[in-house]
Amino acid sequence: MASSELLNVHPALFDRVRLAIMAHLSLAKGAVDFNTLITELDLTRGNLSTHMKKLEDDGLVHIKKGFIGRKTRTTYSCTSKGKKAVQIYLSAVETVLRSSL
Amino acid sequence: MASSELLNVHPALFDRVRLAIMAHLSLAKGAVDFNTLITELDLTRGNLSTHMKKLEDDGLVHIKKGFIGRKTRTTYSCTSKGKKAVQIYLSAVETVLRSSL
DNA sequence: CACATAATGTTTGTATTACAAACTGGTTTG
DNA sequence: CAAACCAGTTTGTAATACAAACATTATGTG
Repeated sequence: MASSELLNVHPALFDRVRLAIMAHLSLAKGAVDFNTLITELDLTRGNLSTHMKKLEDDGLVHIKKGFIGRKTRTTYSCTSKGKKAVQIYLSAVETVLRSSL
Repeated sequence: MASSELLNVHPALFDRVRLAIMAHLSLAKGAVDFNTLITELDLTRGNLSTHMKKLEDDGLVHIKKGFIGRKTRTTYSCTSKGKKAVQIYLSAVETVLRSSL
């Protein structure tokens, strides 16, 4: 059955915010930093922090902590596993829903 | 920003099971009954019941209770609002993710 | 008829979790 | 040096996905 395709999708992507994050990171050329994501996606720091932790635990993003001057700076990038997950998500959704137009 | 498109998507669709349900109902010609959904989507009765209640509360599906012989029979169909929600979901996901290939 | 078994949903209890408020550790400014 | 600020993290809470238990009616079976 077609809808079983959805079972192949990484569970972490079934969340509005995390999907938006992954989309943003997929689109970006390089890494994206914490504050950029906050402002672009209109999130609180706490919310973003926990989502990123989950995404990192699942291996979908890579967190890099560095310094700009003497201030800390955390940036995130999409892992290859993350990119793959996004592609699987998209194709699953399309095959499941496309035919229902 | 592109990812804000996701904000237009009905929140109820950001759940694996409910998305599968809506996909199934969108695809179906007519109405689909309780047990069909159970077996096709591999759900428990309790789980399906609560999801359907939520989808009905949100006006995405229509519940019809009738009889087959003397047994009760509940069938579900996708409302026009539901169909629209599915379309919005699909197009939002595509515009957000398509460019990131 | 009486009593078990089954079929069809619903209500409930629980474990997970998305979110923001409060907190932490460091930096800059007055 | 204190006060405000910046960059995240931890924690408390409210929402919720799920299955187990329950309710109701139907169908066998002695």
